Amino acid sequence: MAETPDSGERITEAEQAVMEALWRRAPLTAGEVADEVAADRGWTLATVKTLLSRLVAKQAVETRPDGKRFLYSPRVARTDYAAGESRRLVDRLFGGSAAGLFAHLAEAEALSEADLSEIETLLRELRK
Amino acid sequence: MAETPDSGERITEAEQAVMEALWRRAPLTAGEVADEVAADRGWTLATVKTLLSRLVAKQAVETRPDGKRFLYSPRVARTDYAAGESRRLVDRLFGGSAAGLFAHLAEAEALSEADLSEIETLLRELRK
DNA sequence: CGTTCACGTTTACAGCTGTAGTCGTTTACA
DNA sequence: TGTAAACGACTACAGCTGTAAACGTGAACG
Repeated sequence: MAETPDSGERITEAEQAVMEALWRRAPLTAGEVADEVAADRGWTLATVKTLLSRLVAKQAVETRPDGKRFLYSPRVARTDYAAGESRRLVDRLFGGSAAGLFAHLAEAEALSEADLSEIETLLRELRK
Repeated sequence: MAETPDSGERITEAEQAVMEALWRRAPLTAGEVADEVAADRGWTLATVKTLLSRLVAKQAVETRPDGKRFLYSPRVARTDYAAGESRRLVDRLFGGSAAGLFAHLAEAEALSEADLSEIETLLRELRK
């Protein structure tokens, strides 16, 4: 069925932090990305630059020249990334059944009242 | 609040395959574990033994001597492992909101009709 | 014009992960 | 009693990941 819409390798956790910045707002220069993430994670600019390079290499981010430097933008939508990761988890842990995951969260009391209401609403929505 | 019920490091994907065997049936000898998993993954006995050692080191598996060899058993319940992984995903991708994950799966049409019915039932159950 | 700054590129390196081989010891069989 | 099989412990090693420094180059400023 020619699945795998992700055209490359997986995004690691450190890389995701960089992606989050770009998903919030893009395009950004390397320096701007660093301003967004380096502080929280205790990273130097050098680290951010490495992560950006790796993301470009694995085609998760694309660059556009802007004078002597680059502007970086995500090439994968956050939604797609989240979908992929969610599916992986569901496959790995619940035999591919999303209901399995849901049941699990419910049982572990990992669902707040707010979660439940929200899900209820969504469910009605879907059933319309 | 002293969370982190997992008393150690994270279980990797290869290690999880070994855990699955032990979750299915335990205690098992190293050889038995290998019989369960080596084939599917294309592993040798040596690989399985390494993974078991690492799991023991990270206290995810415990051993009991049985004559000259060991019997291996899980120390973490599959349920707890799944709960931890699920929570990690929800935190990392949906700001801690399980409803966010649910909404996402729904939107991505990753939910089958069966999933929906099942979730509906669970929801009614929870609301009783 | 020289020098500093901002960038992208290249190199570094330790720890983790996947995958396995080797070694020393115990044991069961011949 | 020697010897092969089974086993746990130790060692190996390449690739990935986190984290960063060094290098080269063009630009801006003095």
